[in-house]
Amino acid sequence: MTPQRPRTRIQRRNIETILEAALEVFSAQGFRGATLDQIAQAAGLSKPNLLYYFPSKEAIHVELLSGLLDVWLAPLRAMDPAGEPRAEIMAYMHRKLEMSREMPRESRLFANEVLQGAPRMSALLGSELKELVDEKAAVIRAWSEAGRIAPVDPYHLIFSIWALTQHYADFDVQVRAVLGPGRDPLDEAGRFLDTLFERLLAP
Amino acid sequence: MTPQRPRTRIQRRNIETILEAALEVFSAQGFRGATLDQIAQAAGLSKPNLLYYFPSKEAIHVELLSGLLDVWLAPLRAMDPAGEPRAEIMAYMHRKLEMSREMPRESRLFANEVLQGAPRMSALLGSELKELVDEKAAVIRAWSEAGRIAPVDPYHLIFSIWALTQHYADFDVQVRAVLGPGRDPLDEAGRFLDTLFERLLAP
DNA sequence: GTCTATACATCGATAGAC
DNA sequence: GTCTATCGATGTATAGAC
Repeated sequence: MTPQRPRTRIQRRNIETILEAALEVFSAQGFRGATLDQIAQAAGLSKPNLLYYFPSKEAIHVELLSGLLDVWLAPLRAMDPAGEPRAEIMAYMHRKLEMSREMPRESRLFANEVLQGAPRMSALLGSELKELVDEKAAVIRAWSEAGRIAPVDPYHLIFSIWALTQHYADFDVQVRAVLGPGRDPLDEAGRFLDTLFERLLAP
Repeated sequence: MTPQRPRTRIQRRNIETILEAALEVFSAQGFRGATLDQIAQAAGLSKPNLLYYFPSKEAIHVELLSGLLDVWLAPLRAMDPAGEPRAEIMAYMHRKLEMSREMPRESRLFANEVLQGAPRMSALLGSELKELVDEKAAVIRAWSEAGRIAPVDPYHLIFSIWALTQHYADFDVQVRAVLGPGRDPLDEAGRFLDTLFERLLAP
């Protein structure tokens, strides 16, 4: 575990530096593909120094993942049951798309983890994640049954928002290879997904 | 490279066995995460015996990827410009969804590779893949301009089919964690995606 | 707190007997 | 063709000086 209450400013700053470097390397190489040497170099620290702040490579990875879950779920948490249904869902989609633009490394970190069976996160998926999705799915179902949006399976609606937005971060290389240079995939995606969800949800 | 023309039946069978085992391990662990020991055990062969049939670990991985590309693109290739537009697109989507059910390991093998920048596949993405998508995007654009389907960006329509169908293979753990036991995610997805693409494409 | 040096394990690949 | 044994490289983690 990370020291719970870093005393000095230097400690806080070093831990931040290490986590930033680890995000860079883990997201690009996966857990096994990443090495402490790479992380140390990216952080501008020595390898033993990394292990002064964290007990192991795995501890760095776990710290990254767990620290990220709240950030990752914030857009869904912010969906307001009292708001206008279509606007709320569209806003949620756009917040997720914005995260694919602003936090592609975090998206790939999660994708790597889930793709390999979530060995360090499956507990959180079945508890914290499931509970939040259950709650928001109930909200969407109510909107749907009230006729304020078209009838739609709320769980798969949420999955579709995840899949469609995260795709542009996780498969960035493929998207750019197909579209060719000189385009802004995320910008185009914003317009496309506006259309898609408008047509899907219009009552 | 694999021996181009395996002489004996034993050679062919062993190569098949190795590739099957390698698919199992690479798709679950990624390239760096997989070890020759794991592949050898899964194949029921010794580690040096693997390297009798393939010159290196990387050669096995490359062979898997290149052998798979044709299979992977077949559903898109089969989209018929002379067919009924909406039926063709829906059929393509369902073929892709069927591949997420029947070939989840292949899906994850690709996802692992692309997620990490496609170090062993970027050439193919910019050539073979791009050319096929360009061709089919032109077909969809023509359908759209003729008013036979609703106006839609053809490239992002194809991306959306990839994202939505592959999500159920690549993020299977997450989907099941959220839905809970006793459900058939792929079956539910089939119905949801029918609805989604019907509403998106209806002229 | 941070470094150099190094212990110890794992992994890809090879040598050589059969 | 297939095995056991092993080399050499790499990677995580630790020891100990400063």
